[in-house]
Amino acid sequence: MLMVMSNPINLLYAKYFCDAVRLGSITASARANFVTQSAVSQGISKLENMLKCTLLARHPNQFRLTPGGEEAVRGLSELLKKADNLQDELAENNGSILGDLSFACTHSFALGLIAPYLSRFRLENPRTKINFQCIGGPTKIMHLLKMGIIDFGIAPKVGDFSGFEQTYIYQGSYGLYRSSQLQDEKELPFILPEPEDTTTFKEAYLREYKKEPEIFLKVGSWEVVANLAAEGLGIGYFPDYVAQKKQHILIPCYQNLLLPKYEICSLHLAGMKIRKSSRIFLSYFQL
DNA sequence: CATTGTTACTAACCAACCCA
DNA sequence: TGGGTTGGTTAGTAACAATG
Repeated sequence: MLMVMSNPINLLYAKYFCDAVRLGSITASARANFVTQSAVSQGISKLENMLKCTLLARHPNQFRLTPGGEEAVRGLSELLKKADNLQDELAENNGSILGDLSFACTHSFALGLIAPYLSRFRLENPRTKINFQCIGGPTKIMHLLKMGIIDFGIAPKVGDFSGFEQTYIYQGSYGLYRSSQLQDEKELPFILPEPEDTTTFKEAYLREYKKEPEIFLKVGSWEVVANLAAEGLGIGYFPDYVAQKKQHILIPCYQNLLLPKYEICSLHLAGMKIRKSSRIFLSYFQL
């Protein structure tokens, strides 16, 4: 017997809802979907009626996700992604391309490395919409992946990535850098990233110079460490790619010390297929 | 403290489409 | 062809934050 769904889920409203959650605002979702704020607000209300569940707790000038909304955004994002993948596959079968490129990476990677890859992608796929988020760290990226808000993430390989498939896309070494304007590096104290593990550096320094390194500051961002080093406040410890952007004002020092390597990987939910646009973008990173 | 801008809501309405 | 449905708009309102 043919079953008729009395309240099928409207994917358009699901997109309004997921975009509102992703962007943190009904108005932003409206802008992203080229409709008025009212259309999004009414669409979400209709979605709530369809699902028989309150998705948003409305407050003056803002909304918050209800527990039901949290669950819904995960399920609906997955649904939208599947619909997107289907569209991808059909497009591929027709010899055309693609789906949105939707990903997130850390601030330092965004500032230091991503531009040429984005530029190449835009050149080769000018009609593909890019949703690129640049955020704090791997934990936030894993959260966005679990919520289905992004297709893949790019993060340094630190901590536990269980539940995610990872592919190494970039590797290099940590280094020590100082301002090219300064003459005597031996007088300068060290600026280290925090809360990162810098014991390898400290041990190497202790072995070489038989004393503890003098630490001037611990700062929560590689970029800030690099900027402070460039200003001549000390010797910064950070990955080589952060220094590349500032190679005219930063020079490597203490190159006799053996410092650890780092690896950057792409991440996506285990068992989930990523879009063709994502595969193309990630193929640019050939180790 | 008044003004202005932003954000979100509801109500009323419109145009396109579908179907009996 | 007229009524129902859908997806949208505009108008009006209210709460809040920033600013002078």
